[in-house]
Formats: sequence, structure tokens, C-alpha cells
Amino acid sequence: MINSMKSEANDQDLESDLRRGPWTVEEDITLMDFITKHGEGRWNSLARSAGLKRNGKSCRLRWLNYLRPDVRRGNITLEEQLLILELHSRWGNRWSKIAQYLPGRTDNEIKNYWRTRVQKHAKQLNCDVNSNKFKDTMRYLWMPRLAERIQAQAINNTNKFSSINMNYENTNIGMPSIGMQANSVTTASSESFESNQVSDLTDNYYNNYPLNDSIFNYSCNEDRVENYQGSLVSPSDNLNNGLDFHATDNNQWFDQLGDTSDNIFWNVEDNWFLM
DNA sequence: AAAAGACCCAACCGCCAAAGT
DNA sequence: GACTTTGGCGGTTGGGTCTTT
Repeated sequence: MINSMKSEANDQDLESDLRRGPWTVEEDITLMDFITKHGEGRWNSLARSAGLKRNGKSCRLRWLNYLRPDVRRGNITLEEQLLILELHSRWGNRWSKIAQYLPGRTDNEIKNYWRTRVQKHAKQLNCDVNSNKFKDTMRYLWMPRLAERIQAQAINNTNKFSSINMNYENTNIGMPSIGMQANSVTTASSESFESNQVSDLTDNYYNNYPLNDSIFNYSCNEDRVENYQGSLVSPSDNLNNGLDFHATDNNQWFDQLGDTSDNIFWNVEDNWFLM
């Protein structure tokens, strides 16, 4: 009894001794050095052995979300956005599962993306992020538009390549001999950087995610999009649980939206692509 | 230029399941 | 089989940064 009380007191001492909050550069280096030498795992003992005044959980999180060499930083690309929307529609808030299909992205990052961007738009549309109308808006409006933009970007990138190629020919410089392909043209612009990621991610997607109704089918279904935008009748008629957006239940939504030629619906949609 | 509000993201928390003792 | 430890997950928060007024 006395021993257990002593032990508890020691634990409390150790607990109060632990650091919290943002990691310092020194802590990061210590953690990275230790993991490089000894590998990861057994996080509590790792934290002690490394001399870090952090608990194991904190070390693990810091490593997985920030220090890991393969963590990818920077803006979520269009392809990644599309993939997140698609995968979330399948699995809901299974962030770690979704993250498996976005190499280098952490579940935390995807979760943050969803909460800050996607949920914001649901709020602007005045509907719940889990509601059918928001899901339909995503599926039949935003996702096809994203796919269109991805395609446009890819075409634009190909044209850029052709132009570069022609310039090479015109100047008799010739192309670099190292099997350069359209998708490996590198420039300093972020646009090109994004486009480069398109093919990588697409490849990865197909390799790891061999589903029949690939997200990239959205780009082929323009009639559906036209129909959706033109008549504002839900294309979910094609689904088993189709919703008719002219039905009484949903009139309220469009009433709120007002004149469709200049309503929040389209404005929000535009904003979506400015993210 | 400054204050207020919105946005973003790293980090923490609590819970649960699996593994270890 | 009971208990403890560890790892992993999703939800939430705090504070720094950016934007708007």
C-alpha cells in the first residue's frame, strides 16, 4: 500500500516533469537522431532513453506527423482534394484509412483539411456536412469540376511541354537525353509542380485503389453535370436512394439560395475552387 | 496602423483494441 | 484470465498567422 502510494507519487512527479506544447528544434533533433540510431517503436521507453521530457504519445505523434522523412508538406493538390472527397464519401471520417491512399499525407493533415475547408463550405451552404444534399453537391458538382480542372491542368501542362519541345527543335538544342517525359518537365512554378504530382498520384491511385468507379470517371460525365446545373434536378435519380431536388423537402434549400443566376450556391462553388 | 475576426494546423485528449506480463 | 502497457484512432483545442474592417 505504502509502496504503491510512493510509486503513484513518483509517477505524478514524472508526469509534472513532462514537457508539453510545441516542440523545439533541439527536441526534434534529439528524437530524429535517436530514431535513426535505434529505430521507432516502444515510444515511452524511447522517450526516456532519448532523454526527452515528453511522453511516448507525444514523440510518436511528432515523428509520424512531422519528422518522418517521407512526410509531404505543402498545399493539398487538386488530385488529393478529389481523392479525399471520394474516399470520405466511401468511408466517412476514417482518416487514417484515407491517408493510406495519399502518400506522404498524414491522417491529421487530411482531417484538418476536411474540417477547415470542406466543413466550412457545408456551413456556407447552410447544411450539415453529412446531409444528402451536401453529399450530392460534392458528388455531382464539386467533384466533377475538380476533375475537369485536373484534366485542364494536365492538358495545359502537355501544351507547355510541346511548346518547350518546339523551342528546343527551333533552336537546334535538342531535348535532354535523359528520357524526359511530359510529366517530368520541371520548372520552378507551383503549377508545374502540381501537375507533376498528378501523374504520380494517379499512378499510385490506380495501383493501390483498383475500384471500378474511379474518381476520374467524373470528368467523363459532363451530361450529368450539365443536367444538374441546368435543371437543378438531382442526378441522384440514377441512384437507388435518389433525391429529387424539386421535391418539397428540398424546396427550402433552394428557396434559401434564391435566384439561381446569382445565388450563394454558385458563389460557394466558385470559392471552393479558389482554395 | 490597429483591432477584430477568420483561418489554419500542430498538439493534446480520451477512448479502444491488441499485445505483453 | 486479469491487469498493464502500447499503439492507433478520431475529436477537440490553443495559439499563431492572415485577412478584413
